Amino acid sequence: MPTARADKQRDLLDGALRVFARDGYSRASIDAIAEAAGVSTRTIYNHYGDKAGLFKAVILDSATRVADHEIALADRLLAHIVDLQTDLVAFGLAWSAHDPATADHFALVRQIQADSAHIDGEILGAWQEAGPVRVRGAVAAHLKAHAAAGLLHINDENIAALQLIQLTAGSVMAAPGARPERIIRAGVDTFLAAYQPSTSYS
Amino acid sequence: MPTARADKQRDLLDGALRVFARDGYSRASIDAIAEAAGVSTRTIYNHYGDKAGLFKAVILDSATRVADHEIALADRLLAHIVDLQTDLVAFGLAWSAHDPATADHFALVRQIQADSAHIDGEILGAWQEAGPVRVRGAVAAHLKAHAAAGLLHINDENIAALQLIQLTAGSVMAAPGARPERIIRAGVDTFLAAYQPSTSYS
DNA sequence: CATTAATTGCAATGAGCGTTGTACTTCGGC
DNA sequence: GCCGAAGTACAACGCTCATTGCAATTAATG
Repeated sequence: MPTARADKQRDLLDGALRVFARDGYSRASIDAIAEAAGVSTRTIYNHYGDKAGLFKAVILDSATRVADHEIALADRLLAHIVDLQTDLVAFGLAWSAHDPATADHFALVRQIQADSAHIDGEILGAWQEAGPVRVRGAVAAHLKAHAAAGLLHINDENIAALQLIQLTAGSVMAAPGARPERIIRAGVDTFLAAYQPSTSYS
Repeated sequence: MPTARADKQRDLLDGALRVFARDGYSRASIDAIAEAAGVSTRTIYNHYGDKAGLFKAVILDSATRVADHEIALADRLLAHIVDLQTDLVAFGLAWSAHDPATADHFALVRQIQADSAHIDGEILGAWQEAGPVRVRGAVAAHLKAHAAAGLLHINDENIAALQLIQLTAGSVMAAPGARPERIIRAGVDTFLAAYQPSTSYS
């Protein structure tokens, strides 16, 4: 039995991601997606039934892949700490340096958040679990380990992870125009002021 | 010369905001907006020329009104500090407690961010200036005043304002499902650990 | 090479929607 | 009560687009 020819499936998900990310669900046309992916429109319907089915598949696929990428990043940069400030800044910079590959994903995330009133709740939940929650958990695990080693004073590692992300990548996204490095350094300083034992005791 | 009948204009902007916020520019139909606003479709074209013109008007109107509201909030809650922690938590809670009136606005903001590739750059700039930048400036001014009074140790009040907002309202939005009060208290604690003189010296 | 599943091209259908023209109605100020 | 501006109702045009059916074609596997 012939398996999927070449990697039409991969091409389709990639092209659909690009178009959905730029245009949103409503504006994105099946024709535009088919052309961007180098696939016939009929193939889309054969595989995913309708536009909504394709959208769902794109969301889950992209969220899973990017989360894997980010977790790998955290494992690489946060596993062995030499200097907390230096390493956290490096992590924040890598996180914020959306290579073009992940740029489409984050544009899709904005589309999802804007369109959430029209997206099935189960899909939203599955996306949160496959993406943001999983990543936050991975960062939280690293922070907890360093807390156990005495590098940090942490009550709730999940909140600490959330705050670290908000102070770095979150702040960079909220203030377009400002230089990311400046924002991230300031964010790490604030984070360490709150959580580094030698500086603060909460 | 007969002035605008009753307040069709106000009704139109309000109804259009509601529909644009829920459905986004592309999904929102002129018919739906007309019905939501209690106005005929023809009136819309008479006033704003086309859909894009109406959208632009809605963005600027809503951004200006909500920014005014938030600046008033900051003036009321941040002008006279009794206890820093208590007052900042109250401010964060009020900020995050999107009354239904401002809820539509923030949904519209998400639509704008998602659709920014299709919105005229000048409109985006005008919106940033009329809304977020102005509000951040107001918060920064309050923080600077309290720094001058010795309540806070701040290098760059604009970054401090950005961080305060990210640690409270920003974190609440990033982690739906968690209880806002818990997130905000933790955010204020982190902020104060970094900026309160008795705790940290940066 | 033969088989078989995957893929494609194409035409057609039907719905939704932005936009306009026109004639009609309603209101507020004089 | 009159007038002009503001608002309305309605029909029509043209375009985009999701979706489907069908016949033809391709390519991997045996």
